[in-house]
Amino acid sequence: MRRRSRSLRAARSLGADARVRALLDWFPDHRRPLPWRRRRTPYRVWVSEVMLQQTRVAQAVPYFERFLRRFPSLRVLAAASEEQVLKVWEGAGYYARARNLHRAARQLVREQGGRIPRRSAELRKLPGVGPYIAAAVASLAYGEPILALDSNGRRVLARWTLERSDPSSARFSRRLERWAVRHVPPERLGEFNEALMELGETLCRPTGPQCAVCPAASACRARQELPDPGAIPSRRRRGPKPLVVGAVTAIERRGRWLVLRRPSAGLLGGLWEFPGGKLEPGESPEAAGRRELREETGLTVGVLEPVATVRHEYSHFRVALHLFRSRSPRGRLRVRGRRHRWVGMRELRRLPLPRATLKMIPFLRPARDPGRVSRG
DNA sequence: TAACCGTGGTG
DNA sequence: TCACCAAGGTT
Repeated sequence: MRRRSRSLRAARSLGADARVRALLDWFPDHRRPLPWRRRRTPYRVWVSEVMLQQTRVAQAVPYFERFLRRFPSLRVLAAASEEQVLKVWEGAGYYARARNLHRAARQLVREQGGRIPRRSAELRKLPGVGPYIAAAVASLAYGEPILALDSNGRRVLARWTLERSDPSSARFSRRLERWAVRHVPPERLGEFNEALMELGETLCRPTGPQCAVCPAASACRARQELPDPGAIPSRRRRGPKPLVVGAVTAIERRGRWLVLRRPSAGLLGGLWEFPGGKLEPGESPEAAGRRELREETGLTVGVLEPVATVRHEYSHFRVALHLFRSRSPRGRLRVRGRRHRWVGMRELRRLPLPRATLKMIPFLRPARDPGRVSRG
C-alpha cells in the first residue's frame, strides 16, 4: 500500500523539479510523529506554529502538550485570563507570542463565533500572525495552495539553487519564493511546506548538512558545486551580547514577598518580578538595590542582606542580578503604574515568572544556610 | 531595514 | 566560556 501511494504521489508531480519530486517522495517515510501532527485541527496547527517560532521542536513539544491539556480549544483559551496563559507559557520565552495568541482567540470568539479563518489573508490580520504562520495554518490545516517558507525552507532552497544573496535581505526571500512557486505543483504546496521544513531540520541543517543521506543531493547545486554546502546561506556573525548589571531586592514581611507586575508591552511583558533595576555608573549593587526599591515602591531600607548573584541571558543582552533581601522596610508602600502583590512562596509559584526570577527563588527559602552566596 | 523579543541545546 | 541559532512577528 505504502509503495503504491508513494509512486502515485510521485507520478502526479512528474512535471516538478527533480529535487521537489525527491523531497515529496522522501517525506512520507521520514515524517516524525510530532504531537501537532496527530489530529490536525486548525487550532492545534496554529498553537504549534506559534510555539515553534524561534524555538526548537524538542523544546516546544512539552509546552504544546501542556498548553493543549490546559486550553484544549479556542474557546477555552479565550475564556482564560492572560495571567493563566502566561503561566502555562512560563519558561518558553518570547511572551508576546502568548499574549498575542490569547488576544487573537478572544477576538475570534467575540467577532467570528470562535471560528478560525480559513484563508491566509484573513489569518494574517490576527495579532501575532505574520506571513509565515498565516500561510502555514492555511496550507496545513485547510489545504490552501500557498507557500509557507520559514528559515529552514529558505536555507534548503538557497542550497538547492545556490542563492548567494544576503539572507537578511528581502531579495533573498523573494527569489526563493519565486523559485518554489514556479517549481512546485500548487496542489502539492501543503506537503512541500512541511517536507521542506522536515528536511531542513533533520538533514539540511545550518552546519554539517547530511548530504550523504539527502534525497535531493544529486540535484542540489550547493552539494554539487561547493566544497562545503553548509556555507550557504552565509551566516552573519553577531557581536557579543552586552552585560547589564542590576540589583534586585526581595522584601519579606510576615512570610510574604513583594512582587511587581511588568508592563504588558516589551521585555517579559505581564510577568511578575521582585523590585529592582540597573546599576547607575559608579553605583554599588547595594545602593542600586536601595534606590530602585525606593523609586519603585516608596519603601526605604537600611543595610541590605546580599543573597546571591543570578546570571541570565536574554535575546540580545546578558544580566548579572545582585539579589538582596530585607525584612525591615520603612515607609508607606506606593507603587505607581504597575500592579503589586504580597505573596507567600506557594502563591508566588502560581504567578507567571521570568526565568531569572525562578532562579532566585531557591535562595529565598527559609534560611538553613544563612549568608550563603552563589558563586560568581 | 534593523532592532527588539527568551530560552535552551550545542560544538 | 562563547557564539550560534531554532517552524518569526512587531515596531
